[in-house]
Amino acid sequence: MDSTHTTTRDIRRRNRSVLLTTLFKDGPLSRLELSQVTGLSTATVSTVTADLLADGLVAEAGQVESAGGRPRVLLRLNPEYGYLIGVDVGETGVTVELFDAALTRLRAIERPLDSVRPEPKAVVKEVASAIADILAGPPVEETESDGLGPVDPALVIGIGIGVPGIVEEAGTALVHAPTIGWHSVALAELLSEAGVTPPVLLGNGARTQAQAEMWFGAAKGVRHAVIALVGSGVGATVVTEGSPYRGMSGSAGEWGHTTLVYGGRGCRCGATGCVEAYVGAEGVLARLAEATGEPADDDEVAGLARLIAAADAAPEGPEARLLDAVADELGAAIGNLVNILNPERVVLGGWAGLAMGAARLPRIRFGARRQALDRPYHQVSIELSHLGPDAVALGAATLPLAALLARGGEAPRMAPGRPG
Amino acid sequence: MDSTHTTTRDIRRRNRSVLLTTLFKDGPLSRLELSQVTGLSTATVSTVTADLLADGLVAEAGQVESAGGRPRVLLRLNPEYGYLIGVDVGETGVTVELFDAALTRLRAIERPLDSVRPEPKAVVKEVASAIADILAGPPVEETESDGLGPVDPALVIGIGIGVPGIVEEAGTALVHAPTIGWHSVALAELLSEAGVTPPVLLGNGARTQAQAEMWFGAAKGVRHAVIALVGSGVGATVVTEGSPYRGMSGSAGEWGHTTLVYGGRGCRCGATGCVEAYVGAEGVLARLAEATGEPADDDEVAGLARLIAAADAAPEGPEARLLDAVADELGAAIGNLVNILNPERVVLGGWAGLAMGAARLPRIRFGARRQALDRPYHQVSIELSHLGPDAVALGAATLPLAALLARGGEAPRMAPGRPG
DNA sequence: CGGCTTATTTCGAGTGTCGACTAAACCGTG
DNA sequence: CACGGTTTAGTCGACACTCGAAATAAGCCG
Repeated sequence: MDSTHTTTRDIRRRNRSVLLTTLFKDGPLSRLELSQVTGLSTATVSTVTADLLADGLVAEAGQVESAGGRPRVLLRLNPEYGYLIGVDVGETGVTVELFDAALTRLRAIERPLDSVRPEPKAVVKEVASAIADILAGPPVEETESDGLGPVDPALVIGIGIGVPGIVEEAGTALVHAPTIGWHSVALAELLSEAGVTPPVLLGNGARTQAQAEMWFGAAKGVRHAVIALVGSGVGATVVTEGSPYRGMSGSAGEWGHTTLVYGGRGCRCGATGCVEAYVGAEGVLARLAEATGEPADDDEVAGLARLIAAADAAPEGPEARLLDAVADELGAAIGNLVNILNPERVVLGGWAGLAMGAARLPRIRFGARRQALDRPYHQVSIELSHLGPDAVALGAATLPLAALLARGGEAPRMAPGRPG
Repeated sequence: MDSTHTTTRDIRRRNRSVLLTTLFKDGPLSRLELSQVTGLSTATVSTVTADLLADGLVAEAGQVESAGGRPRVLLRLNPEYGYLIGVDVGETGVTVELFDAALTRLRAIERPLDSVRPEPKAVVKEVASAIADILAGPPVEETESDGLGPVDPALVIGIGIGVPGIVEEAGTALVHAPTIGWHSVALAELLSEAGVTPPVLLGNGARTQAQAEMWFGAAKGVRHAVIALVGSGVGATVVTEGSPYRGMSGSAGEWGHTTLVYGGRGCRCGATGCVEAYVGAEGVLARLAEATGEPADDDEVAGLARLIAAADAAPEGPEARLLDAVADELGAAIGNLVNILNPERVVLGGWAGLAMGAARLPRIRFGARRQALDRPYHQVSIELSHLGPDAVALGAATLPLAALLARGGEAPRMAPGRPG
């Protein structure tokens, strides 16, 4: 009962949000340009930007020479308004990155996790200490630092965390990550108990990565897209109306576990014939082992690289045949997404997706073309991801920034000490 | 550049919309209850409802006895505010239905189409004359009519039309319906040239049917759903955040042409292994013919009914085996939808879907369970459609009503003569 | 330095919601 | 049958917001 009910103040917040967002997205703009782009009157732009300037959310960014008249002064989101922290909780380690308010990366820290199935407590401890460290200053080994001393925790706008599992929003956010043995973990609360103060936002790692791809990568400016990630496993993020789609409880996008071959290869999910069992790196290498009779490589990344190299070397060999088949199948699976979702763009990412895409993108596209209906196929473009897997932390940092922009930069700041 | 930019008048429109919508959805309510449900102050509810009453959009609906105080007077959407027309352009004929503003069906007319691939002009002519007839009065054969004389065309709020194809919104709405040989038909404009005056809204027939299911049927009140229609062909409507998802150009939901068996049976779409080729009525009957060696029935409906009857009669016979297999496959295909979209509900409809669902729903559910991941499966309910295929016209009439509610019952009425 | 051009700010008008108050409508009771 | 008591509906003033138009600021050019 709150999406309803609008008051005159909401419209100010909304207009603040609109102005802030276009300033962030479309670089420095003058007030006049803002007025033209957003449709607000110059009068409103003037008063609202005055507020935003006073709140420190917006800063002037020089002025542009004019053709005889008063020069326009450019405005932009003030990078010094505060800091954003993005955290990537991966299966092998934790990455914490520090950004300014304009999402420029300032510092990064990586911490390996010793266990393959780390206890939530261990992860929380690692994340909390890494956050403290990154705020304290640049890592010692970097000589002469980054010209930035310790960062006041009160200046942190928010912390976004990408986790390798499903985030279910039910009052408090619960993390379900079977691959690392997590069930219903209230990560945000645990972090808060560990002394991490500012607002913490959680998101599925694949989805934060997709968010980064939407803001800075191959899906920039696209409203309907699918970000398909192929690694050892296979997943996808569905983007509808410009924002990642969560479904009812946050688990939408399990493209890897849709049927490609009814009754086919067994999948680790328990079902048979899943896309993942055929085109995921693990599945591909298992098929290679079956084809050649040699045992599969322990290191999947190296194994897949070797497969692709062998395919390049011997276009008629079993490796090439397998790679072609995988490209066909991956294409068909992408075609399924195109048929169901009618997206404007499909971005193929993930380390295995990038590797196979680099080697066989035309074939993948052709596979999609065979499966998809003509009309949707001709309206979609299938591209490779621009950002690597390290975009998870960037995408995570996006979460608190998106929240800030959406609320027009007002209130919800736990920590005191800021005027706005 | 218009989703941005809000003025103080928009908030009034929005609040009108909120009040109108809750009055339509949650039956008669008093002003006080409206205030509590919507969160608006009683002051605002009072002034806004006064406006709505003056505009004729809302009417009083008796009062409820009180426990000692002033009785509350109930308000509801005024059914007599105007009329809605829903049109179902099917492959075999045209149905036109007349509703009051509260979507109570008043009259219906059906007109067969002589050709299987009717020219747009022929359809337009038929629709225009049917609309004129339904406005003129009840069909003669109904004795003593419905107590309602001819309806003034100026009182028609809008006309919604469900078409058997894709509706692409690009300035003017273009209809692409390959199955009846239509390509880029500007149906609304053709109708306007044929003298059909009020606003005409177009929608894909499957989607209007889904809309009806959302408002009145098995998906009532659900925000994330999939309405799966299985007939001769197979399609689905994806409902996200409470409204049908169109994708980039309106063709989302082509579930029937996703891979079930990679490289499997040929599909009429040109690809192989599509869901439709396996579980669509045409495909099922073709498989039956292959299994028994007898030629397929000409009448698909009768053929499928016979198949199900035979399966019931002989649980070990080839018909039963086929039906079981189809149920398993249909379940897996539904499981795919569950994995990708994480819906709250899947509604199985379409004449063949209803028939097979009535016979094998538990098996279909089990098939979905095998394919879907545990978490999303346990959160979804798979139900049979409550409304028959005749819900297309009802759903189509929904379109202009939804538009009316969304704009708070203001302006856009071509025809003059109404105060509002 | 004064006109010219262009960008930004100010001002008054028009609308909106909201809280507090007042008016309406019905009940039960002496 | 009048009169509190109680619950619902309408009214009024305060405050917030956007917008168009006019005023002001800030450069350029001759």
